Amino acid sequence: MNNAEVAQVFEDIADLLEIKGEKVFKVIAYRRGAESIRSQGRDINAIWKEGKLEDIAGVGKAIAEKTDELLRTGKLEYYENLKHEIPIGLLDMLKVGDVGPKKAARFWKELDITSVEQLEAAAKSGELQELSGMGAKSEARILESIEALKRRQTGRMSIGVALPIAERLLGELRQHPMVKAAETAGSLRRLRETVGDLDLLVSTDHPEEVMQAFVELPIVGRVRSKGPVKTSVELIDGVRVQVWTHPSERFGTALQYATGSKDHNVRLRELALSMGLSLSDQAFKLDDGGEITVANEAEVYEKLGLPWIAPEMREDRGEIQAARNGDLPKLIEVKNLRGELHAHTTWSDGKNSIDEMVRAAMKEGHKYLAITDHSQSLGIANGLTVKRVEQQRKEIAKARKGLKAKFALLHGTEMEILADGSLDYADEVLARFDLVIASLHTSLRQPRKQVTARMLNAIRNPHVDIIAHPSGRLIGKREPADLDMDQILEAALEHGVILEINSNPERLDLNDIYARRAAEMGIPLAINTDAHRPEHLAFRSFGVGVARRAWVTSKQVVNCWTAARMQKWLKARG
DNA sequence: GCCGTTTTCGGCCCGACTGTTTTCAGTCG
Repeated sequence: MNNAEVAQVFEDIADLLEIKGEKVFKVIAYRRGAESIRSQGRDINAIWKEGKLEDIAGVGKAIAEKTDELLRTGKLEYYENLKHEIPIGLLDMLKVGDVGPKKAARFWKELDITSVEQLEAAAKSGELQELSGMGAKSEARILESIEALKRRQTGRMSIGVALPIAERLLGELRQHPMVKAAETAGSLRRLRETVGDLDLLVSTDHPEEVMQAFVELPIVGRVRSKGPVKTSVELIDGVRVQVWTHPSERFGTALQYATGSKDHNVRLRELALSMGLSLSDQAFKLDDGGEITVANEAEVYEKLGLPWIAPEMREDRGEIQAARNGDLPKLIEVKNLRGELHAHTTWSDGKNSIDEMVRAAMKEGHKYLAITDHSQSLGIANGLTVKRVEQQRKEIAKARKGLKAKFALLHGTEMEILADGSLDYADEVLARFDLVIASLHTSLRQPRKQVTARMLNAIRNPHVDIIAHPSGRLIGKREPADLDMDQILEAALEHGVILEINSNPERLDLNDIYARRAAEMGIPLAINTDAHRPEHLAFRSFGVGVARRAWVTSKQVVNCWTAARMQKWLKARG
């Protein structure tokens, strides 16, 4: 079992215990343990073999023992017993809005409902409102929520989809005369790879008017709840949006609160309490009943004796401790990037010519660009035969002549790692490229040993400079290859191979967890867009988001090097 | 169930909105 699978078991246990009515802190402990296991940059199996399970934050004796049983036998008796006791279909019911553990338990015990389908039927027949405490409105809300759940399908959307929608809504809000400021919050502001709902925060002294104007926007489909402080809607395409209002003098605590993550906020409040302060979205409350309002988010941290912590780091992954110790890294920024090392043209499956991509890269502010079209085996993408590589080399040489001295154009390739582990070009062909990227596009579902061996073979080839989108995942569409990442990272470090953070919001690969581990190990990283057209070059902000979530500084990213340093490094590698 | 710059026991973050139960529980974030 991998980290995600183990984490899922503990998340299910948390849900089941909650339905059972178990103490809430026990439930929270399982959730925290699950999240912690999920966000380890290392294979849980490796940690287990070293006997270091209890070193994981949030994993104590009980969860360690259960993890041990899971990894040893593939099963967990405690979990099986729970599932025997409580129908597993109730977990799906928790995904329905307005249905939590208490209601799910009652529907099951009092009406024998154990699935979303049965819940829908009961709501339609008016059965639900016969329960005490349930009325016609509650029943109608549940029906609406089931409909919404069907529309939503996957539940979370890519940050690449979410951010443009949020920007559009912010634009609308900022046009309102009574709005002083409007910002993103929640996982959107933390630049998580996927976003469940959009959290927006508005500074205003006229909350009722602003909320009214917001729910009247044509893009809003359904109002889930509406108050002056908090309003929750669903857009016509099913995207859920939550808007909070606060007066400007409380905007600092409000923005901090709404940005989360929940776990980060819990830690921060614990720290506040230890200093005799109670922190909420409203203010710091003092023991004597007084309060301190904060307009600026940085001041919230300042009051707690901390430097401001970038939103991307607020995941309770050690950032508060680092802040206390003065060890926060100076995170990379988009403006630190000097070049793009992964781009396609019409020579393979790109949509634009070499010249057009060069102009686009210059416009983006880059000082260098590597053209890295696909290799011969990727027929579907019009991969280049050795003969066409030579033709392309001539065109690139020609393009260089038209360039100002300040811009470097590199001739690279994105070479296939074939299903049998061999590489798509012979070494003497690879030697003539300025830059060689190797990547997996096919046979991603091979067993762990096989697919890992393919990748290791590529890393060990002296001509390979970068491994692109290592896992091959497409968020929400295709699972990552079952790579032994511990081995991959070790090999990359040993052979000085760069690992890519692919900035395409569908990929974001390496993800934040492995990027952090790679950076900690000292493996050089590249932030590339894999652009197939000029507009894609702007994806780099998403890649930088992943890097920032991974605590990465500009020193650890090769795209921050000057063109001269990059060329020197590549030449030295051969 | 986890954890320790108050603690190895006794805590564990805080508030808005909704529906319905005349005083609050449930859900959500």
